[in-house]
Amino acid sequence: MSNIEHNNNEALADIFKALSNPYRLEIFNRLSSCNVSTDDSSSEHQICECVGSLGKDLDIAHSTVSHHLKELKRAGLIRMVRNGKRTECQVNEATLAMIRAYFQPCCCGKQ
Amino acid sequence: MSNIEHNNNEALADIFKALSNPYRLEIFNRLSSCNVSTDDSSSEHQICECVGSLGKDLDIAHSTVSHHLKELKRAGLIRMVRNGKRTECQVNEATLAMIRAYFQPCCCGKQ
DNA sequence: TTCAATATTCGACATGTTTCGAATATTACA
DNA sequence: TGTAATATTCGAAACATGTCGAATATTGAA
Repeated sequence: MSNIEHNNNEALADIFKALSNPYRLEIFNRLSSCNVSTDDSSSEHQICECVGSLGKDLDIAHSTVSHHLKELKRAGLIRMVRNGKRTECQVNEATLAMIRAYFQPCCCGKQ
Repeated sequence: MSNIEHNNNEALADIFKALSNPYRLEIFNRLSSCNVSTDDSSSEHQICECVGSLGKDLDIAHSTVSHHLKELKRAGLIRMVRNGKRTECQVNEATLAMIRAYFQPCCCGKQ
């Protein structure tokens, strides 16, 4: 490990920070599980839920959910698009791929 | 995503928190890259460096390195074993496997 | 235009994290 | 035993984060 250059340390640490809060991780999980399969394999995670539904039953204030989503966005883990009264969120596949690459065992020679 | 039950949310968030500090992530990187290949594939990451060498050139106090290692250990990312004057550290493969599982695309049917 | 639904921003507060240097602990060896 | 090497714990300070409710913003529809 790993396939990733270590000079994105800061960016990676930032991504992990975004996932380090249980509520944020739960929100990310919800977003991850509402993926829609399409023919276009490059966009596994399709549109999703809005800020309100993502925070449902989480027992934190709406403004806090909004804040957490902003953090996930800042780290590059999700995208947010305003659509009418709602803001739709989706997982950013590119970032997910980067994380997976980081955790893959090094393939260059020895394990 | 993902293959992991969402009720280890807390444990996972804790793991990500441990990796969310740039110095800690760098220490973990160093530990990850000093793996030794053996016949026993279950222990990819072998013994490693001690607290002192892991913190080399990091420009933080020795006590801070010690603290960061304790955090990595607390999250289950590394193991620490006292060996004489030194404390040897190694990556905990089981936790690494758990993280990889979390980030794998869901294998049940559709992508 | 006014209202309701949804989302974001703001200020404040409590709590948690990072960091240091000093003090203490552990160990091997002269 | 005493000393040097290495590591850990402690207390304090600075800084960052999570949270809330109120205020504000944005939008669609009556």
